[in-house]
Amino acid sequence: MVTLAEVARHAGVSASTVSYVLSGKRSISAVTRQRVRDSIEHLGYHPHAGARALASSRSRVIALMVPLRTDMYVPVMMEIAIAVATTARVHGYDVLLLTGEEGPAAVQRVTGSGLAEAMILMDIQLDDERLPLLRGGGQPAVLVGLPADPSGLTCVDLDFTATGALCADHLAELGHRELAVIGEAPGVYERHTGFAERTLAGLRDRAARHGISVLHRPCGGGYGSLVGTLGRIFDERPGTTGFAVQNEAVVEPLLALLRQDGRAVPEDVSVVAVCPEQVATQASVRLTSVAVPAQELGRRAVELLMAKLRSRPGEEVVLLPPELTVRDSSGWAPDVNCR
Amino acid sequence: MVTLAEVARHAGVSASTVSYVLSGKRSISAVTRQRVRDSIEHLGYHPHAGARALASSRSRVIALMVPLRTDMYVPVMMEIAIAVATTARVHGYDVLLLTGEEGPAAVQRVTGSGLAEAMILMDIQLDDERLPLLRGGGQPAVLVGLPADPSGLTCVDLDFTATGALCADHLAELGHRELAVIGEAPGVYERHTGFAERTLAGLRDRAARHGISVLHRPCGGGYGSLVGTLGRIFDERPGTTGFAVQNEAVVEPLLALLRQDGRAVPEDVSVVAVCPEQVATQASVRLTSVAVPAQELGRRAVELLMAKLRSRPGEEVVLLPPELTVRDSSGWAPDVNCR
DNA sequence: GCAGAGCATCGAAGCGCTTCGAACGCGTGG
DNA sequence: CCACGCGTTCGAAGCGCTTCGATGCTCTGC
Repeated sequence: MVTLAEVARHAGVSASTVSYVLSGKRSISAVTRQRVRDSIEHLGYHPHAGARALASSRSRVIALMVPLRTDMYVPVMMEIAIAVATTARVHGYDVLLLTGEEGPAAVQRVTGSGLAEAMILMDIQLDDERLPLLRGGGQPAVLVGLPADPSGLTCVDLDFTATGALCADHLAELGHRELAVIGEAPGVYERHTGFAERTLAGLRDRAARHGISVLHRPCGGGYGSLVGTLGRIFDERPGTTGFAVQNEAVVEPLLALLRQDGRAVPEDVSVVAVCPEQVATQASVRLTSVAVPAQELGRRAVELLMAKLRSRPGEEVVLLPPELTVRDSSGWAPDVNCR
Repeated sequence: MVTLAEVARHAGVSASTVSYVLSGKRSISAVTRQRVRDSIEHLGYHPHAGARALASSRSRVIALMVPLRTDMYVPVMMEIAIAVATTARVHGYDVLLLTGEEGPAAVQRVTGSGLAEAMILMDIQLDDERLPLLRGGGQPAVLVGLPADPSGLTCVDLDFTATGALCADHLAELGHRELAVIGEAPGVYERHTGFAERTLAGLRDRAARHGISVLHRPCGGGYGSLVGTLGRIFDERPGTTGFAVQNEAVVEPLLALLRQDGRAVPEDVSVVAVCPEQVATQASVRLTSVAVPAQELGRRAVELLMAKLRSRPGEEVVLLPPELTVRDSSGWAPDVNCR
């Protein structure tokens, strides 16, 4: 392994000079700078991360805590994670991957050991057990998601309340009077995961103002559970003509089942989804949807974190405004159509 | 931040004693050991990772390189990644997440800086550009996947050649004479991704021995591209009765389309998939499938790596034997049925 | 009763880097 | 002509930990 000292010797300067060339914290003459750079190149020098962390007490690593719930839609998590890693690299940081397994203890461990300077947390529950540790302000953190009480915390998320409202508005404008919401797996609601509950609340609230009825049904992934869920929805509310779906895994099965039942989309039934663009455009019917901007969330989370690492402002909540894109799965409610 | 020295002072022993209590590399009397442990607990001490890495030249971190191809089935990658992270923790290691973005340079950087002691690489191409760097033996590495020439490397993968053969055997035994393989996205083959090409080779080879015809068609994700692909398959080989699918994203669309075309599964057409168990059991028809043991792959990769970190043996290739589970999507070929 | 073995513990020397104060040489203004 | 300032560079002191002798001990065995 090549060390700073060897580079210094090779370039005929002192170790500190090499260090300053690397960090740029003091001015070094152009000649010397170039000579040092050449030596670094020539010897293939890479600063030792541990030594750096020790001397500067900055590890240039951030931790990303990704829970491993089996009932969450994985690609979104992954896309966020990748965006985090990529953006972090742009800022000269690497990313440490933590699974939910260790729970809050992981926060302690990584914080305490100086392994990571800061952390990003995903899959936030409304009353997340990791939050008290973070509020202490032990170390900078950004949540991707919004807990019930974000005081003293920095969060970034899609504005899911507005998302729900947007779905309700869209379906209401098209004349639908009875809506069904097919949601995430029951476990997601049982855990009080913010995004699921907020979407529902936003939708319910707006629907109420429009005087529209809403039937909410969580639904596990997979074709099987959807068959049951959908059957029960139509049993209970045969007049349902509008669907809001927040569950990527049942989007395609839903379209298949409706087709099979002889209900045409969007002539008989309208569907609005909350999902990544890719899912919406690759489905068998191009879906009217509110996009979940996974990449953007990851990127913003890192940028907020970097800002916090420079100077630590207090709390801050960034809610991205939702955008509804009309595609082929929503249209006038049948009765309106007939007028 | 609490340091070793503070713990030592609090416990009334020397720093080295505390260190030995922590590492267990020298015997310490039970009394002292307990006293030190109490102090650690009391003060909330966490060893500084950087200092540790510097002094011992072991960072207790492994790097996981996950490419970010958009045409790969993400959940499998994620499941492997999670399994890697979880298993690594069991061995006292943390995981650094690297995206493909940096390419081979990332290997250099992480190796050179001592940030990670070893690495696990995913999405291996047959002639992967990262391999030369690893063969040099600069640092221990394990590949999840099998390149064309695994000499000097440690690899773990599902035996995809055998997987392909298993699919061919199963369909042949059921009397199918014309098979179609719906594969991954074209890009996957263009990159010469090992698992896709091997499956195909294994299947073709075995099919030839059975005297069965095989038509292979790559297929992008999404309903749209499958419609085209499937149409062309039946145009070209109207007698096709057996499908082997290695592309999780089109499994459900395929079943939907066949249903729509009035082809019953498994009465008219049999489908065998290569996919995770979850996909197979949650599809609208429970699929006969060869499972992709994502978790097992991640676990094994870490265990091979840990073994290598202890003593470095040479190359080693672990190929997990595939298992085909018969479910509801495969049955006798129609003509056989009529005999 | 004393040499030698063994156990428990300590002290000190780094690991490779950052950073602070000091030193050196040069040009400038009074 | 000297004092001063500035741009460059150096030396040394750590950062918190591991690890290798070395040092007292208490035990054994003859």
